[in-house]
Formats: sequence, C-alpha cells, structure tokens
Amino acid sequence: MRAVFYIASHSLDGSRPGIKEIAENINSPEHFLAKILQKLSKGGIVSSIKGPNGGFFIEPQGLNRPLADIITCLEGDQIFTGCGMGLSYCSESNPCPLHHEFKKVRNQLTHMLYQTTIGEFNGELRAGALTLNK
Amino acid sequence: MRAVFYIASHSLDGSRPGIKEIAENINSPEHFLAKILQKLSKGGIVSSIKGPNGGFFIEPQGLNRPLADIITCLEGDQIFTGCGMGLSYCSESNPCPLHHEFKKVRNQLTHMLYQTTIGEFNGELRAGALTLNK
DNA sequence: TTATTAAAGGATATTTTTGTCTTTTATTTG
DNA sequence: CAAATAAAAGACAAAAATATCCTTTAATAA
Repeated sequence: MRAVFYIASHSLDGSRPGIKEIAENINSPEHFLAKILQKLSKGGIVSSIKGPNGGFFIEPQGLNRPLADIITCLEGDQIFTGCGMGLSYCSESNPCPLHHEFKKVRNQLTHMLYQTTIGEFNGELRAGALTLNK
Repeated sequence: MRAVFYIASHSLDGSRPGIKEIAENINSPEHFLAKILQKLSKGGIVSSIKGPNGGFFIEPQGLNRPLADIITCLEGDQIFTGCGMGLSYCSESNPCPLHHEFKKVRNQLTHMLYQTTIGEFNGELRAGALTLNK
C-alpha cells in the first residue's frame, strides 16, 4: 500500500520510479517489493514499462480506485467477507458468537477502504506532510 | 477465543473440561490448544487444576472480563494501539496516510472487544443456538 | 544493432507461525 | 503410599509467510 502511495504521488507529473527508488523510499526489501509490484501489475492496479526510463506508474483513472482494490488484488476478499474468528461455517443464517458485533467493525473497515482512493493522499505526500517510511 | 467460550459455558455448573474434550468440541489440534491454554492460564484468563477430575474453568468474576483481555494475553495490545499499516513511526502527532481513518475502525473494534464479555454467550451456547466448530 | 536498463519470472532460502511429541509435575483416588 | 489422571513445560517438526537470488524478457538509446 505504501508502494502504491509512492507511485501514485509520482504519477501526476508522468515520472516512473523504479523498484530501487520505491524500495528506498518506503524502507522495503527490494526483491520482496518486486514480487508485490508484479502482482499489482498483473491485477492492473499499477502499470509498468521496462527498459531505460522505465518503472512503475498509475494511470490517471487508477488514482480514483479505492484502496480496497489493492487488498483484493494482493490478498483476496477474505477480510471483506470472512468471519472474524476465521470460522468456515459462520454466516448470516448460522452465525458464530461474534458474528453480529464483528460485522459492524468489518463493515466500517470495508466502507473506509472503498471510500478512500489511491490518489487521495497525493497532495499531502507531495507537500511532505505525510511520509511512507517504516 | 472459542476455547475460552467453551470453558466459560461449562464453568457455570462447576464442571472442568479437559484439553481433550475442549479440542474435540472446537475442532482444534489438542497439543496446539494446550499451548494456548497454558498462556491463558498464566495470564489468569482461565484457571486449571491438575490430576483426575482436573481441567480448565473460569472463575465467576472471570466471566465478566472483556474479550480484549484474551487478545492482550495471547498477542499483546498491538491491535489496540498499533498503526493500521504496521508503521513504527506513526502516531497522533506524526500520522501515516491512513492514520485518522483507520483509527475510527480500530476504535470501534476496541470498543467492541472491551464491551463484550467472556461469559456473554453462555446462554446461547448452552441452548445450542451458537456453535464453536471450525 | 548492440549495449544498457529495468521489470518479469522462477527457484531457493530464511523466518515466523502453527502444530506435534515427549517428559515432568501436580493432584486425586483406591 | 501407589496408580492413574491431567496440566505444564520443553524440544522438535511442518507449514506458511516473508525475503533473496538468478535468469529471462522487453524497451530504450547510442
């Protein structure tokens, strides 16, 4: 998510940071980050260009996608739909003890992740008001 | 948490289920459950007695403790205080991009886990309205 | 068109989490 | 006290998550 924020905040002026640059700026192991960006690239969250002057970027419309898309791409929709205690049987019609209470929390998280967009923090990030370090 | 619910629902009549019985009823590997119960026992969430007719139980006042205590005992208070993106620098005065939005979600989760008590589901569990299977 | 740059992909390694096995200690009952 | 029961504890094993390395592919520029 930090990598996506970093790329997003650099996509306004058409620049394309490479893995090395991103990794340095978000304190992430380079090769590990590469794996994640590959997945995000396949999922269409970020775009990439190889070769000199290549790197990662996000299309203008991509900046309006919700954060939830990042999570879905990387980890599936388990956190949006799954049981709070990880129970397979749990559902609306056959709820686990925590089901109803947990649903409220999960709904709020879901709502937050669908309302917040990838590009939402660009201004503050570029102004230096927010940072992405570990 | 399911183990605690199971023990709680059997502590009303003074019975003391053993690890084997608990494991069977919550579909948990016996020895793995043993480790968890050891930790919960050290933390004072559950009590235990060795030997014949021994097993685990929860004191009457223990039934009024919040679910949050279980989590704190097993995993610390990271989920109550930590940053949503796992950033070490993030705080109220030096927030990460998601800090303010995530705080709302975390606060609701925290509230839920502190309002809900360990013994809260005893009635429904004993009536069979709720189950603890995986 | 060749050298260089940078992402993609596959194989491997490390670490953490989860799960298992065995021995020890405590308690109860005959 | 001796035998049986059951949790506590420690050592060990398997699986999953995280991280690294190396080779391949694509793009650019001289």
